[in-house]
Amino acid sequence: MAQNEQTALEPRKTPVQARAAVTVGAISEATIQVLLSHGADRLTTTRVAKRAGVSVGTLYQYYPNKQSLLFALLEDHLDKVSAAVEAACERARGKPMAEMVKDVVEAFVDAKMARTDISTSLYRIAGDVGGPALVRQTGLRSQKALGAMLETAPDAVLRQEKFAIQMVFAAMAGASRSVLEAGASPAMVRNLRDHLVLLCQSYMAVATQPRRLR
Amino acid sequence: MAQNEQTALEPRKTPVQARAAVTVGAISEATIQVLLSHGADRLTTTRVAKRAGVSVGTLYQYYPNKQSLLFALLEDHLDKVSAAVEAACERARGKPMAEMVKDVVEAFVDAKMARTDISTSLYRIAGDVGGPALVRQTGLRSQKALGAMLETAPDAVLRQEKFAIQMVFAAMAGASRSVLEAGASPAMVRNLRDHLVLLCQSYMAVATQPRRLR
Amino acid sequence: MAQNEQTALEPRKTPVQARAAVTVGAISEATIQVLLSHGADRLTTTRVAKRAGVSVGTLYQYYPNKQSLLFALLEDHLDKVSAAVEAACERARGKPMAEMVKDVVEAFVDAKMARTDISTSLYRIAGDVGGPALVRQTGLRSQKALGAMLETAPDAVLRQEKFAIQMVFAAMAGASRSVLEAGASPAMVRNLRDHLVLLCQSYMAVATQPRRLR
Amino acid sequence: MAQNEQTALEPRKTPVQARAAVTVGAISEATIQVLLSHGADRLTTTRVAKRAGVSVGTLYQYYPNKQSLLFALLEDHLDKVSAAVEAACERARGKPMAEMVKDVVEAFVDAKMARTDISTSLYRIAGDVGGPALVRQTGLRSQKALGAMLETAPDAVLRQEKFAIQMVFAAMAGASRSVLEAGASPAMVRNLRDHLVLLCQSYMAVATQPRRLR
DNA sequence: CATGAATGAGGTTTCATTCAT
DNA sequence: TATGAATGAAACCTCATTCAT
Repeated sequence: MAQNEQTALEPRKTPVQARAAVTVGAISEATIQVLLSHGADRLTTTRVAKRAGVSVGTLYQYYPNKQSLLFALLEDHLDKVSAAVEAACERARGKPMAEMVKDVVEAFVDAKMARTDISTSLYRIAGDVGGPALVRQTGLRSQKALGAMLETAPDAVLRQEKFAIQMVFAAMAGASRSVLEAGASPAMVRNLRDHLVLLCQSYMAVATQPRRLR
Repeated sequence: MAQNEQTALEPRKTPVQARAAVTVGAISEATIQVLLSHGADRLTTTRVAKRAGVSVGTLYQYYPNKQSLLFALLEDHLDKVSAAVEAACERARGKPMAEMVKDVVEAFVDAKMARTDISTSLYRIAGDVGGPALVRQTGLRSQKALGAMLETAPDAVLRQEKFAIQMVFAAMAGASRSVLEAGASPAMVRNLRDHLVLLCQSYMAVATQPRRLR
Repeated sequence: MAQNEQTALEPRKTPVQARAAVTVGAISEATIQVLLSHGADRLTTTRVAKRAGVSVGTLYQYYPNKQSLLFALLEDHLDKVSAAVEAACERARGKPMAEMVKDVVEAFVDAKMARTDISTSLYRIAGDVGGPALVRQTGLRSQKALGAMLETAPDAVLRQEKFAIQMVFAAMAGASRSVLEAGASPAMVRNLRDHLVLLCQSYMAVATQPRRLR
Repeated sequence: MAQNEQTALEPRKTPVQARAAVTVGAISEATIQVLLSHGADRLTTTRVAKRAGVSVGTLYQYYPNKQSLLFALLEDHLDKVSAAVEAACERARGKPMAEMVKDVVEAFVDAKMARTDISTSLYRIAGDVGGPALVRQTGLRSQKALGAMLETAPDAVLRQEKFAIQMVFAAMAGASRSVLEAGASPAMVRNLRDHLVLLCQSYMAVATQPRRLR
């Protein structure tokens, strides 16, 4: 059952032909636009298909059902953000704590704000069944990477590691959401980037203790 | 138009007879339960009515439509939290910055976590039309109170006040949400309370400068 | 069954007390207003009651159901018009044909236009089940009176009497309706009165033959 | 606003495939049958769909709402009658007044009585919102054609032209309605045809004056 | 008698999904 | 493969009517 549900949310086929890739892209893009212009509960498969310039039938060639369409969108976005965080963590290994934090926070904000329309529209559906679970799961991926990176900090060690990391991550996500839902003008985004670095750095500073030399 | 929309979300009548007050309470409670057990998109007015032990017709005596039912719930919750924050701000006037922050953060967490079931269920609907707007609007109410309180801090003054406050508030909201969606065990809630105080205090410390004596 | 239906459309009680008469009057008046302002299918018993300043329960004290309320209104109006026609017929007995027609047509128009709001609003419900039947039935009453009067005309005798009378009556009704639905300004009503006399007189002239003296 | 209302009553899509055209026809026919057998207020979209042998969903593919379904029927019928009158007016140009009137009246009656079931059933809905307006508007179209034709009469000229024409048209409509609601047997229809000609001719005779030669 | 809260059958409409063309 | 007409379950909401207070 759980297996079935999972399978039911996977895209039906991988687009091998060029035309198919274009179609899938158009459908994704159309979904976002409909989400933004009509809202989650007035998003219909027919409307998405029309916006994408294809027929409903075609949409169902690529997605087994409506849920999977939305799910794919959410998953794709979360994946991108998570990947950006992981990459930043990889690159920052061994740096001093403050720098680590700066790099990761900036990577997060940049990834999240790359397409504010997508980020904003996805909040409309993230409350659905399966949404929170996926968000949490992908969040854990990032938090794991954060943890691994922080282990390599030469100057400090985290107390209550797991929870502190959850706090940092939640603060980043919460602040970004707040800015996005307030309109996310470029100026606000710049401000967010800077203040979030400050916020995380200062919290990290009080949540760590100096690493004792061996 | 905006006026109409607003009106359409207002409760339809205020219960005058004792019987009616009981009914309204039962409907609210049933809504939360259905939200938790079935999710937002499987919440139907019929199901809510049945759970509340009344007929659909009765539900529609008090709420002009489904939206207004959910809206009322959200509004009530946000109001309570906002009121708690405002009260804390009032009480903390004139205290040192760190104490202020502690009081307010704890008031926020306590109000938000008073009924974790309600808080959690409301995330399911906050993405709907009107939801984000209400959340933002009520958030601004709290932020205003925060600002007024911080003006009275004897030891420090905030730089970039508006934005810093928005950050603090967003961090509180984001962290609480994260904990709620992860299950919100009593232990986690305690942790959240403590760490959120730390996080906000440390951020405030770097976002302020000493108040210059006259 | 037919008996039951009939009974079900009769007002429930005759108002003997003064207060009751006032209430019934208010309900009737409210019905007309709601009919005019909201249309037939948005006329609800609750709305009528509210407009009348009483509760639904009270409305149901005087009318067993919604149909009977509308029916009573229609019946009352048709009765008045019919009575006016009958009275005119009575008074015109023995007059020359042209005068007869003039008197009756004017009586009809005056009765029909006494309250244009009522007349207009009733077209909204006359299409309902039972409506056409009542209209036809009351029409026949008038036509009977017309026939009896015309028998006494000293100067002419009608050929194909029944049908000719039906034609005259239908023309009166049709023309009045047309004017009412076009707004029924006082000027139009005056015009209607005059032209309808002409129309009926001229038709009567060609539909009759001189009465042969014995 | 008026534009919106108008649009809301327009059919939703034009059938392109052959199958679709059949479907639309079946729905129209079913509507008439339900109107006749159940009456206007027991006409439900489900019932119509079932009678037409399609699903409700299909009905809503072609009509955006119930009103538009009824409206389309009414419009179609009125259009046909109006077109018949206009054509007759065109053909009768230049003929003597009495012949003109005869031709037009007969054209009107023939068109109106071509399908007595449709004509009768439509009285059930003509009282609805939009109905009277459409009736009046289409009536004006016919009256315009009548006016243009009468200008070409070689033997007579109309006094108070506009109103006289309205009277004639209202008489035709009223008499036809009367006959239809009384059952409209073929014999009655024949009688109506003849008497309506007489009635209109005689009225025209008194409402005109001889055309003065130049 | 009056009130108005409660009822619930039933109507309208939507929309995810299928399948013949 | 693409299309879009057809489906019908299921949601929302109304409103005539009843009955305890």
